[in-house]
Amino acid sequence: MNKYFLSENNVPFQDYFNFGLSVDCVVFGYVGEEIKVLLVQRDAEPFLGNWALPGDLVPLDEDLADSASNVLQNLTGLENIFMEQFYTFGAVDRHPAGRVATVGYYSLVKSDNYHPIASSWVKETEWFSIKDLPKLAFDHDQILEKAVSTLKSRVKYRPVGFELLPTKFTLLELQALYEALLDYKFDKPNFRKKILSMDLLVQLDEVQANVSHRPAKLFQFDEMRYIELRKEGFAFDITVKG
Amino acid sequence: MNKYFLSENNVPFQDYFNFGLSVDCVVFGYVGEEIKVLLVQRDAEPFLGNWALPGDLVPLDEDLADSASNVLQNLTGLENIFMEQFYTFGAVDRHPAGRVATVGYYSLVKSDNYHPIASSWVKETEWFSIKDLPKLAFDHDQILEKAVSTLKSRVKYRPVGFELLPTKFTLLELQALYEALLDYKFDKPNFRKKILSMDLLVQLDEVQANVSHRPAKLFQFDEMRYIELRKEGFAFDITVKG
DNA sequence: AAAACTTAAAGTAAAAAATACTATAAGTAA
DNA sequence: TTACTTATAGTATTTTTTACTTTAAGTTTT
Repeated sequence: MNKYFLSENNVPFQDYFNFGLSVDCVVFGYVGEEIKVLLVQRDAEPFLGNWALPGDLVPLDEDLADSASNVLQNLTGLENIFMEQFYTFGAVDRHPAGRVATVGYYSLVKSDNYHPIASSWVKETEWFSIKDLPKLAFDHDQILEKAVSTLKSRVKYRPVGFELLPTKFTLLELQALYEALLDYKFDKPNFRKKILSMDLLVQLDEVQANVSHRPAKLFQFDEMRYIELRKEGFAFDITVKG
Repeated sequence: MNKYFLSENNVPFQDYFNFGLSVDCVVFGYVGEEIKVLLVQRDAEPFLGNWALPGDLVPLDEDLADSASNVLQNLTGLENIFMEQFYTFGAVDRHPAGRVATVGYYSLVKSDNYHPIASSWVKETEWFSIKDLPKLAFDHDQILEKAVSTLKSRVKYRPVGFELLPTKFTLLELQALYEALLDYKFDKPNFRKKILSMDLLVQLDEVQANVSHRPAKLFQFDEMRYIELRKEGFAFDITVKG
């Protein structure tokens, strides 16, 4: 603590330094044409047995962003996952243990290489459809709701949706994802035209396997190309009318 | 503090409760066809004499959002100002007095009814063009940069720009504002057509005064109408190509 | 092996929106 | 009254979006 500091009302700064800071992660996945979120069942008081968002207090010597990825790694075993901060919640009484502000992060994970593992204070982990959620611990309902609305709006203007699909995907899979995210039915030929005209996908020399019909070509998102195009002023947009 | 709580590593939770939480406000205004930001000159250590964003530590018994508007009111005397959270900064060493995470809010104020007053620890307040900024205290450069980019992207999809204009404005004033915000030149008749077709403005029985040419009609933003239209699925959009 | 079926993928025509530009109206100033 | 400035209306062209049709390429059934 530093001798310089007195607050406006001459209260020593120490009196202000009793916050806890936590991180809560909203991990989205896409399974069976549904948007899912990963919840954990608490194995500790309070809210013992309740479902909650994976999250934890930030240690004093850890950067906020590092803490976010550490929490995610501890709970999922995965690294280098897309994570983005979306909102900070700071109501006085949101945590029974004291004054805790929490920073919300959302992550998007590819269902094909995701294997959740439960950490010490977590009894179980489970994917829930965002259309059928249990009552959550703390103010996590609110946090999750904000995460969902943030995702739904960001997905229109940034190609974040690709993070939810396996690396290789068909155009119809991409369409189904965006339909689930935006709650809107696209016309198949037009969706294809729009996406391909953006020039963000690489067509692979590979087609779907084990399908009982003409197999679709597989595509891959070209991140380098996206970065390139952004520099030239390109803006990803799949806004829908109505 | 609560007996329940032990962290994952059996460190008592108390050891985590030594954060300070602060709020920093990026107050945008629009003066002389330029986007301005309100900075304050520090009258306290550290960074004494440096320009900084208006901000303060959050008291333990005050909600985060309340704290944001209180800070703004203390520094500007204004209430009921548009305020929106945009990002939280939590690097370990961002504050010399200890571990302080700060939540960034931006505000948009109408230049016609804004009169800044300096509070106790502030020597002076001044509007700076966002194109000509001094070096700021702490990590406020970063915070301000993030606020600017957030504003520039939100302004495309939400009618927040109207908050920067006086209540009554001409269409050309609105156009000049959006040109400053988006760094893009609009065609006058087309901009007018686009805005009016959104049906968000009320035309007043009043025209510009004291101009040495044909005076333009004055308009007003119809917030109720906007809320109504949103329910019907309307999405504000003034994206520009390129 | 042919026919039926399913989905992929390409094409096309109409409608709507964005863009570029022109013309006219309504005020002020000389 | 004339020149000048800016507001505002109008129009024609281009581009994009939308809705729909056709063809292609595979699998399954008989």
